[in-house]
Amino acid sequence: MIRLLLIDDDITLTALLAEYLQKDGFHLTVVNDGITGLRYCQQQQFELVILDVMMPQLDGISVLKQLRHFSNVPVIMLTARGEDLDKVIGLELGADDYIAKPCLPRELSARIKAILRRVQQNNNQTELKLGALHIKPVSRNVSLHQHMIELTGAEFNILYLLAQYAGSIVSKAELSQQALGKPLGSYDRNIDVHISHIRQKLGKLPAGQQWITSVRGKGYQFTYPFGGGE
Amino acid sequence: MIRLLLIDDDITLTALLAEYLQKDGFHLTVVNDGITGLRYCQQQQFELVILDVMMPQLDGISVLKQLRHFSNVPVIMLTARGEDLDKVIGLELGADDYIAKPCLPRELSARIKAILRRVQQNNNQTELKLGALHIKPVSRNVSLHQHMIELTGAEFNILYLLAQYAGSIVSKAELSQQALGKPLGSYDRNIDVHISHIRQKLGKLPAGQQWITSVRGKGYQFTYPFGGGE
DNA sequence: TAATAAATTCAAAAAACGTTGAATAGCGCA
DNA sequence: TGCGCTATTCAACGTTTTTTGAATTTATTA
Repeated sequence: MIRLLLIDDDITLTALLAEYLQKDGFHLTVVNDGITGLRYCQQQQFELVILDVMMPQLDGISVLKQLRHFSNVPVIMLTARGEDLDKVIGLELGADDYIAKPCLPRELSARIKAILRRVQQNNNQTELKLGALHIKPVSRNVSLHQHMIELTGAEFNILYLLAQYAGSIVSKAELSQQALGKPLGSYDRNIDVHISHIRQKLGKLPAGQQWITSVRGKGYQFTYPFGGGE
Repeated sequence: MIRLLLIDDDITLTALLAEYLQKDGFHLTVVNDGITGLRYCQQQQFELVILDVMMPQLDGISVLKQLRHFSNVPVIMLTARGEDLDKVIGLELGADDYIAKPCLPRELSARIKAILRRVQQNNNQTELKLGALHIKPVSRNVSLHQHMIELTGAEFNILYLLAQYAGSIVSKAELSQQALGKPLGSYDRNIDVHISHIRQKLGKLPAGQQWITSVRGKGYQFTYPFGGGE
């Protein structure tokens, strides 16, 4: 079941879209303001978020900005016709698509499917092989040079998330949200502790570096492809 | 420079789009039929392809199918309004987006940027080789004549940014913003201090000059190509 | 050449990260 | 339900990195 979150204050429109999208096989959750929407995203996993730009209190662009602190979930923006597109999809906000209102449910549905298709290419449950390190999400086990590494649940989640984005930085906020299922608190050292444990279990790379590099103030990064041997 | 390929038989439209997109900073190549388009894709690299669905001889969908045999380049489809959207997006063709014709150049440009942004998130990690200096962003390490140089995070960010723009001046404001993630303050000596550290770790060029030249009042510049030896 | 502005360097303070061990929470099982 | 086990979280302290402030050097201009 594919779970979508629709964040829009327009009751009439949400009702219409909800009906169509549910008929189309999506599981839709509707909230009517940005604050609630953000809270929902922290509490549960959605495959995709549909976000209205024009909302009272907290507008869609601000919501997206905050959302991006802890999640890479695909987002479709709903905009009034004539709004500044560059602002909506351009400015490093990371929206994946936008649709002008009033929109055809049909078109929305088609775009949702297109984006999910693209995302799921990367995001499936396939086994990751990074050098001698094999990660199997289905059985949740990890091996290094054919030797099983015993990781706890949280450790596995963190390693898998980092490995999925191998070579690029993942923020602590996102790691906490996605791997531990809760937002990062202030003075929250949890991720650091888990990373420390993972490093101890994984040891060092042949070249002597860490598997996981820390990027001060930004997050952690899985080292890949490897520099020296391997 | 970002190179786009536009494949469309409608001369009027291509002229219009070409003008706008070039003004927007893209380098645009236009061809008027699918066969030629495919040939171009085989011969040179494009960052993104814009492909009309309705074309004589070889229609856009067939072009896309063949293109996918040898390339994963992002593709935006241009469709006539009213065509069956699901056919276009749904058929697992691997198009990244579609736009209904007649389209606003503005909208096309925004969508191009959105897609490139997403693609470059993964692909913006090219290894740089400048003489004996190798910089690997995926493992965040730097080596000089095969010897590892231990740089801290901020030092790495600054060096990588300068090396990306090797030969041209990068302002302190930009260095601070991009590498340290915060705007340059007044009386801010941060960048200078980091540059000083980087220089100490890198030593001098064979010819005796600095790897990084300071340009008084303007910023810093990675010395390249090198004057003397190297 | 003197005055001024910018850049370099050093040293110390502040912030972020690494690690450890103890406290707490969650789970299976009798 | 209560016990025992393990995983997770919390708190503390040491280390490293970044930032800040000040002294010194270098470049520019009058």
